[in-house]
Amino acid sequence: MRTSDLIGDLVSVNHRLTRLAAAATDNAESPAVWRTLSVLRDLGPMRLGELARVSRVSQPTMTKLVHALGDRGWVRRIPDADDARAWLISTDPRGLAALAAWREELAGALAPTFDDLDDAERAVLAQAVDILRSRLERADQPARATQPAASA
Amino acid sequence: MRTSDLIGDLVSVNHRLTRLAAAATDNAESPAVWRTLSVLRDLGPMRLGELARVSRVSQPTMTKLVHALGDRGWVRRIPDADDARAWLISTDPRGLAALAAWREELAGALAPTFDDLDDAERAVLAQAVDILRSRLERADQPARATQPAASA
DNA sequence: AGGTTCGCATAGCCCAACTATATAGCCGTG
DNA sequence: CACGGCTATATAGTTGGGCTATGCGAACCT
Repeated sequence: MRTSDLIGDLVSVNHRLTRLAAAATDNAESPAVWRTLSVLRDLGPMRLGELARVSRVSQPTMTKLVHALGDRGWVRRIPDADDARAWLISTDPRGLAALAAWREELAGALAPTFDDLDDAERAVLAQAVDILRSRLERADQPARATQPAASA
Repeated sequence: MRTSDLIGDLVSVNHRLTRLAAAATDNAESPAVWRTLSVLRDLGPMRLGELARVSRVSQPTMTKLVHALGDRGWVRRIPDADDARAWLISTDPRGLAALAAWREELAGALAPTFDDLDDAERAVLAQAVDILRSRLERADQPARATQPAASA
């Protein structure tokens, strides 16, 4: 299979899975909330602008998101001691708890669709997640401009 | 790994991939357009309401989408001979061409991220797509109420 | 010290998604 | 065969995430 067809199929099935996930929970929260919390959980505290680049949204969008998350107590905005303009954004334990709860709810809602996976299929999906994650993180590197990649 | 964690990771990485895809092309079209065309291409012509259920959007949302697609000549609205209220929605060759062009553009934009996949990784991703597709289609069955599943 | 660049905030827009409701055609029943 | 109820799509109006353009203050660099 050509790589370009694979990418097309991947993104298409992705969009359908996204809709299924959105429809499966009557949850009021948006993907943006969980995406942001996941990024912070996986990559640690970072500045607002960097968070925007890694999340692939514009800086104003991230400003709104972080404010909304801060109002709910799900993230903390820590003044950057080195730069009075900047903030470090960090998860709050309540945010991580909310994220975990959402994952549980989602898994429960999608269980009827996926609970007949056998071990081999689970392994394939887990590997696919790892592959995608590695490529996404590499694609994030240019966005995390703080530490320039040490060219070997 | 617990299935619920797997599902959470899958959806999370999904959301990040969606953002990457959205940011990668300066494309003006929305995911909804390509999702709808993909469904019609894969499953064939169907009524508007059924298309809405399979696409996991509300019927009014699909009405707007189909009108927009019809205006661009990307789908055809065929009066249902059996029911004057209903339409059969079908892809137009121009819609399929647009879909193919988008897939090419997307693949080109994401190539830098994915062109170092080796054969084993490509195979894993292709299998993952198949697994997800099969489960999504099974989840669609209740939505395609027209032909009741022939219980063996 | 002054101009430029950088980091975040604000303003205003667009569009996809939703709910609620309207319109119109089918269908069964007395 | 008229009428009530259901079904299929359309319309109205709202919400909310995303964007671009721009403002404002802090940092940086001559």
